[in-house]
Amino acid sequence: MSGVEDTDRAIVRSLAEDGRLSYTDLAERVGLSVSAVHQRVRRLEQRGVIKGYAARVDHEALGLPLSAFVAIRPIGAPEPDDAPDKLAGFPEIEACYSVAGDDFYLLLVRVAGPADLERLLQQIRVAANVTTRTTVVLSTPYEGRPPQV
Amino acid sequence: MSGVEDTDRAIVRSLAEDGRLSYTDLAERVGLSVSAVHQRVRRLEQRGVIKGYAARVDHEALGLPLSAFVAIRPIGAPEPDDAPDKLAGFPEIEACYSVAGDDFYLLLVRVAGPADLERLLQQIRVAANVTTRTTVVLSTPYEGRPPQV
DNA sequence: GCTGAAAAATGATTTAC
DNA sequence: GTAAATCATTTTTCAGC
Repeated sequence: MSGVEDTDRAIVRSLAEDGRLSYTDLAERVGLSVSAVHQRVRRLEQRGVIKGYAARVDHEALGLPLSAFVAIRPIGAPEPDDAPDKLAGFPEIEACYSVAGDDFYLLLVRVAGPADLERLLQQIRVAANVTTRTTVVLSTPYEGRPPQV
Repeated sequence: MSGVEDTDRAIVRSLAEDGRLSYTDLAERVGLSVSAVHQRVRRLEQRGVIKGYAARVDHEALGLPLSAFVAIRPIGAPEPDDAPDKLAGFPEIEACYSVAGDDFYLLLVRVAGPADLERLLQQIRVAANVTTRTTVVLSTPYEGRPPQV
């Protein structure tokens, strides 16, 4: 049981693919009237199933061609852990995942080049009192694909 | 030089935060007329700086509460490498990054639970002839934040 | 919860400056 | 790039089933 019914799933999937679909097009795709789709979308937004809408951007074109995953773990004894809060101020950090395994968090960062990455890593280490292990992204075959229906 | 000028950056950032902003609101934010913003957005879309729009979804609510990073590397001699193509058919795989380091690719996957993860990993190994090393996501402090302006 | 239709708002295009 | 006018669509609301 997932709490989201089939038609709603189809709606969510369509909007995950194209967040600017009109209600007319949506209605056509899922086989409902515009009004019905509209109120379903509103409920999905209210329930938080749809958390918002975002433009998908080309980071290269924006001058941020270098992406990297940064695994972090605390130095010495693990204190009360608020690394995400301490790092939230860095706009280079696109995502922060708390993970199982050797590391505590996995960050996805976007920077202009190696020099910026070096500087960012130093700042992260200081700000959160952690060590870092960085995996550079060479290319991105695909990203942000819509979730399974 | 990034090829994207300051006002355009502001536009892209605003749309990355809220992909459904009206041109009126956008114009207000960046201090331009509606017409000017409108044609800038169109150019940004045409140039591919804005690659599209997507709804941000709550994977838990959709019945996919388990996320994981799956690092893969080929078994034995690295043949002509088309793992991304071979894996593109799995809807559980949200993203595929080609990475530097010990592993060849890093996948982000979303599944319903451990059993599905196990099955997916087996399928990935067979489909792409790779070994996998999986890092389970425990929680997501933040994700998909807008890029730096 | 769905439909259908009217009203309000926004999008898209054009013109002139 | 601004401002204004226009027309097409879309969004939003509402009565009724």
